[in-house]
Amino acid sequence: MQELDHGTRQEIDSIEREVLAVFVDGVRVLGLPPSIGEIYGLLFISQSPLSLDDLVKRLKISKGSASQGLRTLKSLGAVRETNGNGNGNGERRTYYEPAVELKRLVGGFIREQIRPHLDSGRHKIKRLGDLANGESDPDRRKFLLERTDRLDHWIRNGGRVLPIIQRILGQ
Amino acid sequence: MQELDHGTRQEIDSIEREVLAVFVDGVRVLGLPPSIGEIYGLLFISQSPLSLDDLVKRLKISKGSASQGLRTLKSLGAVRETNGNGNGNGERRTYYEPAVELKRLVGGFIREQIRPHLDSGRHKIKRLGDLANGESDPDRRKFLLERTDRLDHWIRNGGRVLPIIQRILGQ
DNA sequence: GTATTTGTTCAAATTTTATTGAACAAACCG
DNA sequence: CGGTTTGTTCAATAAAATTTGAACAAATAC
Repeated sequence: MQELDHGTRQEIDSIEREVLAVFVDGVRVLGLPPSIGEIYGLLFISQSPLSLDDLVKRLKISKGSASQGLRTLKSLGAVRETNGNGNGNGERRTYYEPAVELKRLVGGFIREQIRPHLDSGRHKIKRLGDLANGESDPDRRKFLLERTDRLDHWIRNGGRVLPIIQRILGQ
Repeated sequence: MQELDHGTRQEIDSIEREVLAVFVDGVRVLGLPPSIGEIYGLLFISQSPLSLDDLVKRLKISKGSASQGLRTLKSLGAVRETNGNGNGNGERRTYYEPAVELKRLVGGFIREQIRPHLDSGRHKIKRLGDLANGESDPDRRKFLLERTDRLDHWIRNGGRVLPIIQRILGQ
């Protein structure tokens, strides 16, 4: 029996190749590994959801990579598992489809990759302020407090800008 | 002769160590190497400008690293060369001080690291649209055009948001 | 129950990136 | 001029991140 298209078609055609390249470049800017760009990219140009096994076969990546990549993408809210898995009858494999709303992608990235850094930064900087206060030389202390204060402003401004970005990208 | 403070003090004290750690983490988020975080961090808590040689001695990094790191930081507009080099009389070494205005730092980062990617992305996506138009299957073509169109919107929105970020962070 | 399919985990291997250090160039000095 | 200082470049090395693949677990089928 000839398989219906379910990502089971083996080869990556030239459009697909270009789309993958775009996403590999794209995720690199965000500090994510190439495999994640490939996985998301392939889902993005597939008309039907793909299983982990489809990704392994078509991208020629290991099951381990595909599994970990999907986990990251799920945590970012960039892929969804489909319930209605596409081909109809009793099927226990999980199929994945991409989230394509920019708002959602940006929101997930901010939540998972930016907020945590801002938060931990805030803590470290608070601690820096304490250390600076303990400096005995008054001149040096003044300088250090001025600099830690500046760092604190940076972080605050970063925090302020995020919701605005999200609002703008939410159309 | 006992050297006046010019970064020539050898050791890194505990506050300095913490500040360096903050910056190393910070630049990592931006996709820059640790040495750059250390260099900028040390300049940031130094009360007087430092020379390349000061950075090498105090951070215990190679001259090559320091030179390349400074080049990157200069290109980002994150450090300036000082003319009045601090210690007064005829001195041919170059001294560096950090740019500490968030606006300037963000502006440099956007200009050097973000805009180029957006621009090259725009081109690649334009090309994708052409490829999609060449697709023979009408159903597939419709789908591909829809997706490339979506990519195009993403990039456009990204471009729109940058000046707004800059404006907000410019105080 | 055993066999099979689907997916995860994690140590080892690979690939990529960052750093070193030595050779080189340029500028100044005497 | 030759000697010294300052800084850059880039091939080799070290370090870090990514990917693989095999062992394992969980779920279904028979």
